[in-house]
Amino acid sequence: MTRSDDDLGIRFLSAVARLNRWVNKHADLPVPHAQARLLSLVEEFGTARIGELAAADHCSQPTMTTQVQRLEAAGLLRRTADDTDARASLVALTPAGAAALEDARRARAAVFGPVLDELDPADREAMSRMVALTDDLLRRGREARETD
Amino acid sequence: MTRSDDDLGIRFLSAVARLNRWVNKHADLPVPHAQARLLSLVEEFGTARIGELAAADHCSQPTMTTQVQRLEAAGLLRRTADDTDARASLVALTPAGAAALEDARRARAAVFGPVLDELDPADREAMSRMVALTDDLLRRGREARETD
DNA sequence: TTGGGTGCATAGCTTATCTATGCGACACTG
DNA sequence: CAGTGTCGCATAGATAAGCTATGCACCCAA
Repeated sequence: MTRSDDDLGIRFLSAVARLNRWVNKHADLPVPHAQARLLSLVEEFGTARIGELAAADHCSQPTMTTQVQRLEAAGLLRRTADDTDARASLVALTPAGAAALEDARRARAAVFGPVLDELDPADREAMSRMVALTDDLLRRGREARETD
Repeated sequence: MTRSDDDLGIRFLSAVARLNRWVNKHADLPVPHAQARLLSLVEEFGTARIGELAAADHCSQPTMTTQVQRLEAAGLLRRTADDTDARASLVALTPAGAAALEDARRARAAVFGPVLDELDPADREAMSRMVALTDDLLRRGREARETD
């Protein structure tokens, strides 16, 4: 890795962090940010165990237990027994949870909307590329963990 | 804004959020994440008041007060009187603070380094574009606030 | 001088997150 | 089958991050 790569990496990550924070702080989410993130993850999995969610969210298992409990209490997630292992349960979205997630997405998109309106095609292409790159990176990270 | 723009915006923001979290969770930072962020901001300003930092960090003033107090106690920030207003003080990095920030940057770059190594020139171009876009967006956001 | 606005510290609260620990369930081996 | 080691998750206790409300000193304009 060359020096200019280091710079690009650092600058890029800084930009990602700042953009993320800007959107998060300006979006009027129906649930706290971390909870919205979890709703999104559960949607992606369909149903999942707490340990799976913790790994996917890059947090500790007790953190995930607490978050699931919060969202369950709020009626946004539900738990059912896992037939294959009595120690585990399967977490899924409730209809209210799905609605809250949709609201959260809309709120985030509303913040970014005006930005999008001013972009030219090259910017959009760059964005699509970032989406693909991130999906690829995180999928690889997940597969690497699964082979450990 | 068209429907496909909505999708792009949402997908892009999701990618940004996930990438940011991945890096944050995998980087071995010398200080907690929010503190590293503040060090970076103070570096950018040179010296700044608490209110300025709060606005730039998109958080409340008391939050910023607390964070500055933490970093001051840790020897990473120092405060001096603001000659122009007795209510305010000017916050600046200490040498230890600058070193910690450098360490944090190195830690983050180290996580992303292997990703960079595998990128082709089009990906790098896209990244540079994202950096410029974000800088522009946040600068405009800041200017808009200053004219309010 | 007075009154209104500003800058920041404190108070009190919620959320997010961690490591350590404990317990029951599961899997494997003899 | 019994014993042992591993796994999945809940709980405990702690720190960090963040918010709104409030209070006080300072600043500025009339």
